[in-house]
Amino acid sequence: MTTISVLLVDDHTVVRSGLKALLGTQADIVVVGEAASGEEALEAAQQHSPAVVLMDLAMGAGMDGIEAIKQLRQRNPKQAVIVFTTYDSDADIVRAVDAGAMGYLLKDAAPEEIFAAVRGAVQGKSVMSAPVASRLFQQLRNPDEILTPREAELLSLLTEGLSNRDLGKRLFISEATVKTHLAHIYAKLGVETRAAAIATAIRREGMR
Amino acid sequence: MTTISVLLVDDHTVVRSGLKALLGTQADIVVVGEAASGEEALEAAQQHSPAVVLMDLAMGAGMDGIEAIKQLRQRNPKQAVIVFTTYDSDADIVRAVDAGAMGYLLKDAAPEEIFAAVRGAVQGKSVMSAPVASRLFQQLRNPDEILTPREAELLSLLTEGLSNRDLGKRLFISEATVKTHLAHIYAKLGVETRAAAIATAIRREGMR
DNA sequence: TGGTCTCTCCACCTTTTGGCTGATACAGCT
DNA sequence: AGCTGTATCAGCCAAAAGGTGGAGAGACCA
Repeated sequence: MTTISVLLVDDHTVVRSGLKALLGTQADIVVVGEAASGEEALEAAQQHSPAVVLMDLAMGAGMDGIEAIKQLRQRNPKQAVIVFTTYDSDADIVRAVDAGAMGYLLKDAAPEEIFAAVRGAVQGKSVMSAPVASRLFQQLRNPDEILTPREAELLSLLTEGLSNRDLGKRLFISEATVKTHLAHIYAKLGVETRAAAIATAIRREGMR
Repeated sequence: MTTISVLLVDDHTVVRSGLKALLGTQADIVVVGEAASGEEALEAAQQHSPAVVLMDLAMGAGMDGIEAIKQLRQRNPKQAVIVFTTYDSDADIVRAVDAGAMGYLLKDAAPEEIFAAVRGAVQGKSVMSAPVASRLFQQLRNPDEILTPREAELLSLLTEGLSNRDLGKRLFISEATVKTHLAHIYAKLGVETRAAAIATAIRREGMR
């Protein structure tokens, strides 16, 4: 029997312990490393060459989960990464899948679901929690309403309350471009003002 | 040596496993039960009479954490309850302390902090994570930052994405008055734009 | 190769918002 | 009777945001 090596990435100690305890009950799964940030994850992946990386998207400081996924996949395109996070935000799902995530699990997933996702990932299958799948499905059914990765990025910064100027600075684009993106976002969300966009975004996305 | 019995309440299986694994390393702490919802927590507390209840505030369905704390304390006023949650929302902290929580830990707390909180709780000491403590402190120090009822009403409508004009119509006041209220709200929240106010409002009230 | 997306940028104009400095009225408290 | 806090309203001006219409570069795909 082949054992599947797993790297855990999460800034919460208890979540790592929990996953370790849970995965430890499976004979064919071995946790070979842990990391508390994106940077640590890259190092640990290099060192342990895990078959699967189980990663939280929200990391307290430094590199965020999406960026970590991108870099992991860049260094090793075959690297299987499963997102394991608390919220099923539309934007996060799209960006994670875009960055190369093989699966998307919510933290309240049943243990069996987690095991299945890990085993599936090494075979190239992608597994996602039911709520996540339904959101993705909805997005596929309504292609007009999908935000592009860039738009999603902008929307996420928008919900922090930044001005157009600040958005431009943060994304290294001109204010004109910011306005263009915003106009597209408003159209897709069916709103007219940034206030409504923020409200819609936050209520629609995982933050409840 | 007296052992401290603990009941874990969290709708995330992995978090329960993690806490169990972590607490299991301590000779004087024993996990006597687990619950995935407020309702289960009440049952389990009755059955096991734990010295300490470690509880997540955000429970997927049914009774929420705050309500569960209230009921636990109502049935047994000596029941020690520690909140163990992901976010340090102002509103949640106040409500939890109000409901009778002995401590307030964030999920990224160090293991030692968790052990100390459990041991402290049985002695009637309250322990909270540093960010939580500083927020509580700020609230006590800055009574100026409390919004008046009218301002709160306006802020709540603001988070729906309404324009000044619409806010006026909805509240039967002139646009000028709306602007006055908004200026006061911005000052109290420490922001400059309505976008930031909306973001702050929603995040402060725990919806993240 | 041509079409479609996405991301980037620009100019012009209107509407909205925010900052500032006022004012009146009412309620509750001392 | 004064003081404080709250809620209401006004005008003026500068800054920010939104609407319109356009355009070029690069990626991807049929």
